[in-house]
Amino acid sequence: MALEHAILVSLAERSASGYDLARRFDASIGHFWKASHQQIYKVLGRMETAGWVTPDVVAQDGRPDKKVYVVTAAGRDELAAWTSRPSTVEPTRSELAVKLRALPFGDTAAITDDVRARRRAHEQQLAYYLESAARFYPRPDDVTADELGGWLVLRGGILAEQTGIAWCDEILQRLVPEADDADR
Amino acid sequence: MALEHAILVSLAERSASGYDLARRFDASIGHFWKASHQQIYKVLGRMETAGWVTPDVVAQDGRPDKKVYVVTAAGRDELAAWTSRPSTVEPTRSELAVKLRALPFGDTAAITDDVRARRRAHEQQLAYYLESAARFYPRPDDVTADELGGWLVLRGGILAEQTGIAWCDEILQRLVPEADDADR
DNA sequence: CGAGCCGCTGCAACCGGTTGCATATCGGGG
DNA sequence: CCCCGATATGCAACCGGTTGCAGCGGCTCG
Repeated sequence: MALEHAILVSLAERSASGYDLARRFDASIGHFWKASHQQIYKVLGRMETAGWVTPDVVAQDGRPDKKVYVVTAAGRDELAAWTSRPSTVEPTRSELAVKLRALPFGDTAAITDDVRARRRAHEQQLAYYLESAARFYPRPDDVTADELGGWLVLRGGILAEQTGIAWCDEILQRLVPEADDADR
Repeated sequence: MALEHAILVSLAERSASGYDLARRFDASIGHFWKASHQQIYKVLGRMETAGWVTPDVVAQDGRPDKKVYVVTAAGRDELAAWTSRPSTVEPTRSELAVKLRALPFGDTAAITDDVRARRRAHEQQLAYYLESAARFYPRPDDVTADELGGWLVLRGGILAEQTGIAWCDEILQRLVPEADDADR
């Protein structure tokens, strides 16, 4: 129920085509709300019908035409109204948690490898976030009102990845107690 | 693709009816993998067809009959095989993150209230987890092999809730800088 | 005595999202 | 020369999950 609003936010920041949005979702907002390009096109269609956005067909030479979507007044109203509605806490879904409960019935070595892989993934993501933070918000205390949201979202990502790593470390300490940190 | 395995784990720990499973999901595993009773019944049907579980109809007096599902050998094989397959990292979905990006287009006061509500929810969940930890794992260093998974999952929950609270606090510090902690 | 909840199972409709495929043009590399 | 990748949009089938509803016996509370 919220992809509409994620797209609305993204378009409110800057008008874009479905293709642009898909790439933007790959790069920034998408870290906190994934969407495939098919889904984006589908939702854009619905949003156009609802009158939240209007397409602006732009001809390009050497490239296919594109439909640049612009947020309408009704779209901005909806966006503001949405921010005023309380959000529902999204249910956590951790396949790793289920796997941990499956320890007595499965392959401990394989699960350990899985935890290591997850730890690496968390570390990569954390590195990416930290780099983004350094690049876009070099002085966090001085962020403008417009930047504040992006900064806070990034902080959330950083905290979450750090926690993910910490959890993996706790798990690995129990599953391979003899290993030192370098081994993990 | 993993509710099957969550149910398999739960049934491997102890055979149960669909109704029992639904309540169990409300209480423990469900904190990390939600499922409604309708979904559970549907999946149990599929699992029975696949031969992973077999129903054992138990007549009860004063209550409707119940179908107690028991994991078959094939079910245990599948469970073990699943633990050996690498897990896919579930995409994060944070409506709050989207809302933070919507700050320039929305109602800051309403968003602030939302963050406060989330903080309370995280605190409640944390309190619940801490209580569970104290009750079921009073001596974490002495957990048995069978208990280890449950303990580690609980640790993950505790870490996640603490992080959620920390994030909310960072956000509130920026949104209501003049407020002290008691006010939040 | 009736209302309403608890235990217990299930169907049907819908809906958001994924997977796979189609199409068209342009430029670059094997 | 042909294939591939980038740009750009979109349909169709499927699938997991939610919402809403239904049935039925027994218990308790007013």
